[in-house]
Amino acid sequence: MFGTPLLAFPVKKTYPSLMRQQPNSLIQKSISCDSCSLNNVCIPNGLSKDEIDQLEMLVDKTVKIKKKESLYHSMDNIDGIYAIKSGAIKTSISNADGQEQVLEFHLPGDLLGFDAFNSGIHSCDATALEDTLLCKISMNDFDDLCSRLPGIRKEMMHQVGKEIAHNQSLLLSLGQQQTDERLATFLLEMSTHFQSRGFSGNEFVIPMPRQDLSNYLGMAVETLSRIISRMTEDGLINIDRRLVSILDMHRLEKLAHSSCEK
Amino acid sequence: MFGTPLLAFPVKKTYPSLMRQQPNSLIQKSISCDSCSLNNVCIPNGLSKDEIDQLEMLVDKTVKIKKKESLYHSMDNIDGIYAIKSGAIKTSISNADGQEQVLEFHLPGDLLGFDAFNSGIHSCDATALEDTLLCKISMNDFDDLCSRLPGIRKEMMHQVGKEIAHNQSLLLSLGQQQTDERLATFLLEMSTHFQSRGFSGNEFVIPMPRQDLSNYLGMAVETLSRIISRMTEDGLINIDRRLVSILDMHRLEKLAHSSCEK
DNA sequence: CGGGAAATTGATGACTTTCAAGGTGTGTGG
DNA sequence: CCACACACCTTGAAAGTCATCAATTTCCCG
Repeated sequence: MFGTPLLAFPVKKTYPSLMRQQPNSLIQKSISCDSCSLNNVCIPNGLSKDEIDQLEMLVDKTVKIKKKESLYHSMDNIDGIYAIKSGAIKTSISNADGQEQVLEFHLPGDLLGFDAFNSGIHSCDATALEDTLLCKISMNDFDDLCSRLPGIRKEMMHQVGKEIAHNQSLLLSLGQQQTDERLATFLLEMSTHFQSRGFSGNEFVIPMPRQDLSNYLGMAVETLSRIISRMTEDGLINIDRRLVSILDMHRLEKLAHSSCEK
Repeated sequence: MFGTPLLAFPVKKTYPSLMRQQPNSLIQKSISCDSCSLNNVCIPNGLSKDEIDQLEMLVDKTVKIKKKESLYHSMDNIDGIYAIKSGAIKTSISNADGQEQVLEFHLPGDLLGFDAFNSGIHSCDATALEDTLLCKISMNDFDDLCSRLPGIRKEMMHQVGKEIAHNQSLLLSLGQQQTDERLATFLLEMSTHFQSRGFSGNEFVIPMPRQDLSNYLGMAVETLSRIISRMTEDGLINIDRRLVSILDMHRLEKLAHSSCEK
């Protein structure tokens, strides 16, 4: 299937802790959905054994794209629904002038493609932040499953709802928070995300470069860099390249909620 | 049914043009969906005569809320789907500290309540900007219709998709545009909205106070006020209270797209 | 008609961006 | 395996944008 599976988060000697934090058990050759370590966050979540079997027959587990390549573009017809096995993908939109806004970062276990669920046409671009492996189910098959399996239909609704909720909270952040509060909010979200998947919520690796993160947070790269430096000086966090360590969760939460006297 | 129907946009002698721009034909006593002037933007859009009849039997056309009252709150169980006959409603979310972000302004013909479509629980607050009349269909009945009439199901998907698209474009605006560009973008959206409903795209009344608009656009009220003054001086627009006149559509579009040398 | 909310305007300062330069790490090719 | 080029990140200085505080005006509602 895959030649040599590419690592989601390259484990190097400079990041000794990663081996523990994000084991590459995520990145295996085409194992069955039933035994995939991500099945509790992926489509199979909540499905019966029988339903999973029906799903699995239709899944193409060999999709891969390289860093900086696109999975799909805005205005493309929807090809299928994807699940990320390893790697990371950003979705973004652009206006007529080419200004880009990153909408969301998708990590292993996340589903992708629901931005086209209603019209059949994608509303955003999906670009790989690193070499990425995915599972795919064609739109036809997915439609078919939806009509036959209520569990799948429900899961689709759930995914769309998640996307709406995410956009809403990002709007709140961009519209009402200061730059440092936005970063704090983002870090806490990432922390929660990793923790909910069994990893450390205090130390994790983020897959995106400063450029993409600053865009997502609606600020200049330099501003992001300065905030990181300041928060590091203040002992709130430590960020070495992509490795984030949260040193004072409590103060970070206060900052994210933004009102409390800082 | 309704005592004296409340006017969506009070027509006063200070706004002589409104009578032409936004006739109160929108605001009638319980007429049938079939003959409602909003049926081409409301649920009936695209439904067969028979389907509309089935729908109509289930619609409560007597819902009204007063200015500043809430239709529903975040965390409420969904009660039903609403269509605005007259008036205006804002949806917003708040964080733990009570900071609010306005997400969208809903005008006559718009549907409301889809923020709860997946979980059955509302993710945002819906508050009337003025006295508002609505049609309502209970969630049970709506579910039932969805299962029986594919047209309704499709319409629901369409509505949810619209909401996602709206949030995405607002994110782009908040994340990447300057304050004046954001206002220009908003005005153009309103212009398009009114034009698509048969009203003037150059002169229209917006239903929200400066406070809500500035919040929506992620800026201080004073900033909004200053931008309005500057754009008025520059001859781009004229805004008298809630009455917006677009004087130079072309330059406004250039501003909204934000790159072109201004 | 009066009280109060809503909107505007000015002055000031904080925050953020921009432009510029320098540093650090990575990947590739010799 | 090393060196170099390049991309990524950080830092500084200056300028610009926007928020805040305060005062005033306008308008709306009772």
